[in-house]
Amino acid sequence: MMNIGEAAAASGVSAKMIRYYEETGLIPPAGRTGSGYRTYGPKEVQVLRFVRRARDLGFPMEKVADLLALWRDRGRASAEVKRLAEDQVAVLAQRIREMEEMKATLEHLVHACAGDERPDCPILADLGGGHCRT
Amino acid sequence: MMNIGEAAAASGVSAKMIRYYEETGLIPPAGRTGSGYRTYGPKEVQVLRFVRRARDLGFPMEKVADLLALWRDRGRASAEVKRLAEDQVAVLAQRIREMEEMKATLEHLVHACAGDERPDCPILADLGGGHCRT
DNA sequence: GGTTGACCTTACCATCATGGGAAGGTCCAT
DNA sequence: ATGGACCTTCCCATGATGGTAAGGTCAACC
Repeated sequence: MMNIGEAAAASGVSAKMIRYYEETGLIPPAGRTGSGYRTYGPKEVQVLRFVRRARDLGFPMEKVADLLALWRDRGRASAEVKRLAEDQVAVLAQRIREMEEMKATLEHLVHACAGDERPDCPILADLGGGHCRT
Repeated sequence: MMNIGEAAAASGVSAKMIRYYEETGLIPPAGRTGSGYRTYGPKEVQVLRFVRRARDLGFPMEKVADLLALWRDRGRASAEVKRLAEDQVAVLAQRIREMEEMKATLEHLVHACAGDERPDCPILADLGGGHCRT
């Protein structure tokens, strides 16, 4: 049995976050010693690592909860898990697209900017420009 | 002179955000009518549109403030603007890289998952697995 | 002149996931 | 027994946005 600091080190989840996950119900309340310290065993650490890994893949906490529930459900259909993962792929793809677009626009502007000591700057011109109605 | 609702419509920045930008000092306090309504002219709307556009390119508010300062400074060197833009391109590129990596990992897992009614699922196996000590 | 509805004001709360810190209790090794 | 490293709870902050509630104002219409 480890206390929260060791569990944090073993799982890669900060002690702060472990408490938060417990508070929000993502994970069940940890056991406690007589003096109130939380205790964790290998199973709990594995759960924490699961959460960590899912977060690393960009799943929001709500989806992590869904994944955890499926993980615990031995009668799950893998199709459900796959759907969650596919949804997440779509979310990521969308975000990537948006950022690619921002990046392309910015690169275009950067390319057009002399970048010297003169004040003329197509980047500022673009930001301030567009069309203004009085 | 327009009130905040019209300025919001004209700039694409919500009234809520206009007040917030003013409160945080990103933009100077708007003029007021005798009864306390904020008033905006074409110049203010242009500033708001500048902010909107910069935010659309992913600049955090702090950088938007820097850009605004340069915009107002007629003696600026375009090199400074360019540097801000290049930094932002780098930030975007980094984020894109991270998300591409997540996406690639997930796609790999999705590909390996049968997605049927059976419980066996490489996605969950990966999340829970790695190396677990029981 | 009065009513109505659309607008404005401030002030507070919520998000999402995380970190920071204070004030106080516990554990262990010296 | 003392010190330092740990734990506990509680509150605050982030960044940018939305929501809501209580109350004031304006303009149009009858």
